[in-house]
Amino acid sequence: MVTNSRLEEILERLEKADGLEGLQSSIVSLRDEFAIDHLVYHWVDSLGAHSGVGTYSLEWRQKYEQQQFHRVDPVILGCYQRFHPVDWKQLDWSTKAARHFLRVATEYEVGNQGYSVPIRGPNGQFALFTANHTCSDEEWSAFIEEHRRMLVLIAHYFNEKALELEPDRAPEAAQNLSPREVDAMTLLAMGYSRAQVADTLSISEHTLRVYIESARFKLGALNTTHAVARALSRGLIVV
Amino acid sequence: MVTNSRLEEILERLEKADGLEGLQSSIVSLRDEFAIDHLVYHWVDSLGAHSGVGTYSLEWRQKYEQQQFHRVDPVILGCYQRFHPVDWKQLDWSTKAARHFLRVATEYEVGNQGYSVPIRGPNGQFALFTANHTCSDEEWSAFIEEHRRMLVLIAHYFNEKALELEPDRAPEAAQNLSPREVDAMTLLAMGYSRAQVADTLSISEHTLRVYIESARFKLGALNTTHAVARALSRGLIVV
DNA sequence: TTTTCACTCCCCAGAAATGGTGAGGTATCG
DNA sequence: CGATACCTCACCATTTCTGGGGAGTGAAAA
Repeated sequence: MVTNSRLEEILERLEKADGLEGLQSSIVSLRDEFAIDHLVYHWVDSLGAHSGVGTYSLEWRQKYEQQQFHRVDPVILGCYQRFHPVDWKQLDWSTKAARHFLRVATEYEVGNQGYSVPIRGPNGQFALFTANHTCSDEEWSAFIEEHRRMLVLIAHYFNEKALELEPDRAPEAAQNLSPREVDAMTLLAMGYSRAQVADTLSISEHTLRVYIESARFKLGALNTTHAVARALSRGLIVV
Repeated sequence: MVTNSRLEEILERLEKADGLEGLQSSIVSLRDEFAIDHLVYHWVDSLGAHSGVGTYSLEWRQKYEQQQFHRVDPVILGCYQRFHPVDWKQLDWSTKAARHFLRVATEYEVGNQGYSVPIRGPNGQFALFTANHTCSDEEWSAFIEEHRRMLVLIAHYFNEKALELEPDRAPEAAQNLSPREVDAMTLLAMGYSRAQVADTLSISEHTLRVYIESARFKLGALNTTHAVARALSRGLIVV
């Protein structure tokens, strides 16, 4: 068991960790500390590619990427819609794809129990911190009850570190949309046509187009749908 | 000073808090516990409207809303771009609007020292948990060094509670998309035109349209952009 | 004071998306 | 075994979006 006083120590060490290697060795020793099978921190980017640190085997990570499991992985799909940390048992494993995924995962020595903390950062950054183990439901519940707060805190420390290491992640963040551009993007994301948006905002459709185009330019988007998608995932608009 | 053992107690109490009133009374007693001027949890929606709980005076909250201070408040603007909790001293108070805002805030008995934890949830939800006080820089630094981890954890507990109280924020029962529909929505969200998507997926554009339309139907969307926006904010696709 | 930026308005022509309808094959689930 | 869901292809006419232009105001920043 990891006591509260150990938490201080762990976080101190984590704060001093340097580079990806530092994070990797931190997560390994943390895994040992918790005495569980796996501990993983990773984030998901636009292509579904995963990067991060953790104790999953190389084979499993390769298999995961090669099979594009992020599209069916209930952990990713489920956590993306939640704020709360989630026990894997609460997820929906009923689809065929999910069951297949689970079966393959087991072959690669991924434990049957899991607890994942979703983490969100600026610009739609999304990451997961996952504890994984093989044991009974009761044992796992006890473990989670004991450690969930600590896991949340550690998850956030990992993400802070990861964001420090990846300045690429937020390069063109500075481009904020003007209020009118936000209005336009928001209404478009709500399904309004350009004519309806212009009407709602009480401006001409021509003017509206200027906003859409300047928003598209700022967001580096290829078309309106792309601009709305980017604005959404960067958290610039809320629908 | 709030000890680590008190933290457990505080979080236990918070978890049992019921409704907005429960959160409000929790935050007041937490403020007393920390012995600081103010403690505030609030979230910001697309229109800039604020809701939440805290110990700022009604007058200040009204003034803030009426003056639309969220558009110039360096705390909001600064935290929106970051993941890390931030000491108000690190923010950019140099613009004229910011200085004016600070002057008015002081009139309304907002303290000179602040520490804000940005929190992000699904659908671009954004919230802030702020500790505010009047004291010297040294005293404040000591307070933060002592309590920042606790503040992060409490911030997240408040947000969990707030999300529970706001079912509007939770995505509606998500009817899931078929793999091909996910492919289509994903590529559209990446800015591809229909022709490009069809080409990428090696299907005819006619077939692609069937996917788009059935996705639109499932998502209750009015057009493609709307469908992509909904798929994104429901976490059905990741871009 | 000059420059920058947000906001507003206008035209045109070609490219792209949409709405409605129809049809056939293959899995999977109960 | 039948219902259901998924994947694939096609046509038509109409609406909507897009990519180029150009121009003037006022407020704020340098």
